[in-house]
Amino acid sequence: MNSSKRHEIFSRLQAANPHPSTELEFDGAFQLLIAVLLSAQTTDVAVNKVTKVLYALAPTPQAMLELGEEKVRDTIKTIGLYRTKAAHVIATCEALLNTFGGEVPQTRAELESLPGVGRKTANVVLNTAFRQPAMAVDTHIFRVSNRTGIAKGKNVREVEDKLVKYIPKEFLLDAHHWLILHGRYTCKALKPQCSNCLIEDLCEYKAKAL
DNA sequence: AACTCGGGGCA
DNA sequence: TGCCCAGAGTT
Repeated sequence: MNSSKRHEIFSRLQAANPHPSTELEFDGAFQLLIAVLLSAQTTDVAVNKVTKVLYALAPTPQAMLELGEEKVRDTIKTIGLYRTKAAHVIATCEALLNTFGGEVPQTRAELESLPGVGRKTANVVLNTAFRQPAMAVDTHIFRVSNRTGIAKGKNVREVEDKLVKYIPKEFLLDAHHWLILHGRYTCKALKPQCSNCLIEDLCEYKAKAL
């Protein structure tokens, strides 16, 4: 995969979806942080159901602590891993207040210091809330990157580094959303929709599969 | 590197 | 019924 091919791929994805965004529902960096924290191994539809209620009950870190872990747990109990996530939400809000003045920090190291926030979550917040050039590689992006040849790697870290390095700068901020949506709806794990794919002719997977 | 958390959605 | 889902922390 050469650079002109990558440019063409992202040009097409951009033309089809000029203003991509996460499917998680949020308003502001704090809500996004909570939403992504809750989304581990859980579909965004399920997350949106509980965050809608949770944000109304607790729109700020202070309000979240006043609400308390029991109520948070009860509010999010319809999603997976809810006990761990409720504890992480409370612990993260405590850290936001005690260490970061109630604001969501804007560096990866600081974000990763928050309980329940790993590299992937930190990168999503950096990219989506703060528009910094970070790539958060999940299973969708890992699969799409390797199949198409946009960035091949044995682990997510390797793919992440190559994506940041190889994706043309003008596309990098939105590339996260294009790739993840492409992986979910077209380049699916089990039944890839190659016949409906915008970049079929540029993809190494298609070339190899047929 | 393997293990655990975990209810909902879908085949 | 079985398998997967926008992962992270612990051992």
